[in-house]
Amino acid sequence: MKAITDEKKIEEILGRGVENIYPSKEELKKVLLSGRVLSIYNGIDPTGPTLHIGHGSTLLKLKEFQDLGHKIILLIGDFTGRIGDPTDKTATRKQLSVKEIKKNLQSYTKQANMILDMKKVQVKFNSKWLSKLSFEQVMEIASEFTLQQMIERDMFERRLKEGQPIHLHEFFYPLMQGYDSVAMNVDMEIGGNDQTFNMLIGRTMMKNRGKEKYVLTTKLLVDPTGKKMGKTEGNMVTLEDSPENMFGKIMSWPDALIPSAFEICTRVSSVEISKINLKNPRDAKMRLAYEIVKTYHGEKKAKEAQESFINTFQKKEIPTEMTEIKYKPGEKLMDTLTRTGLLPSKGTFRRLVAEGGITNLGNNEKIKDVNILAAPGVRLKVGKKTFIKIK
RNA sequence: GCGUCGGUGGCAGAGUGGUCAAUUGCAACUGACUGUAAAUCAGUCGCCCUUCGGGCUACGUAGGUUCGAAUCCUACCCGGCGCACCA
Repeated sequence: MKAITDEKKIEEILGRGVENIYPSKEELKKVLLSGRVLSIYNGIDPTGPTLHIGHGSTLLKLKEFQDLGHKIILLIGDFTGRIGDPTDKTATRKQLSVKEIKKNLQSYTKQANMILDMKKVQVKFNSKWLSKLSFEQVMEIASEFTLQQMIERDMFERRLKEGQPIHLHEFFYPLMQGYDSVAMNVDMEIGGNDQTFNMLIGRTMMKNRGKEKYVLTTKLLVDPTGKKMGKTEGNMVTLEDSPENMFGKIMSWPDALIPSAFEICTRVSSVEISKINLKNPRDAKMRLAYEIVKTYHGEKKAKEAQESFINTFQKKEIPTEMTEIKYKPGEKLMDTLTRTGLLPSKGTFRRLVAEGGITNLGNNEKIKDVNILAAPGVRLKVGKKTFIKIK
């Protein structure tokens, strides 16, 4: 079986949303044009079962290669994740149980399936080979690199300068990741630009064994000032978000993000993109949100999400669908909301009431009485984006 | 091993006997405003009690001193940095 060798397509794939290609774009292009089927992998850190939009853009890139007919491998870094990072105090070194891994895998697969054809994707776990290495083998691998090569990495260099601790085992992360390439004998790796160092370690290791490994790094979603669209920004879009949530979160992105988001997170053609009027950020962003939601949830859901956004936030209408919670006779509203976990504590409820954050949608009046009883059929707006109905 | 500094709320990081549920920043939440769930401004931000106010639990762990401890003492656990050692 041969891969598709449409030069125009390949050119597009190697350009869009791509930060860098090693050893070079030309080299990779040559191989792709030969029609040889490549095995291409992407590693996922299994710290949480949720993929975000950053993973999504890598998945999009993988999908393009999959469509060309190449073999895609998703590697779950269960071993790497299991070791834990002692510098991260919150990360307790809990060993993921088989059950947890299974559960996470299911959720990963489901999310990745939004983009990739998972039937054709091979899923692998790096514990399979990493946990079997002997100390001797580890030493051999370690001897392939020098301290100087390791501390070349910005992060290490900075911490060294600042007198921050660097744990020895941290040097092994790149090595482990690099060894993944060797163990799977892949032809190529695709990953975010922030993974360049690790991916190149793998390339070196492959080269030491007489094989070239191509590395393609994808652009990260950043605004023009270079600020990373990270979790700290609060509006991290995850692939598990409902279409409505996804749409809303994208609408709250800074306007400056729009052009790069179009390139990285959607596959709207560049001709189309150039037609979009950036002078009107609202409409441009509406389009962006629509396109992204469509990418993951399909056209129908995207339309619905857009309508719901317009109605709820632009026209300030009440959404048709809201969370329903069960009514218990004689119960105070305060207790109903905390019992169902919608609010963390009664203090929070009191605060919200004091701040005018809870509205009875029936008469459109803010609830003022902390001790008000819950009543069946009542519809409430709690905060700015939660709508609930008591049943 | 020696020396030294430290372990505080989701994170960062003040506080060094009562005025501390703990300054400040970030994050989060609410309100106003807005094309937006953005930005900005204002407020909130341990748990429980209906509010003023009160109660409870918290500042690595366990004890102790004191009318009173995040703050002092003792022991222990964990960590940073420097020195010594170094195949």
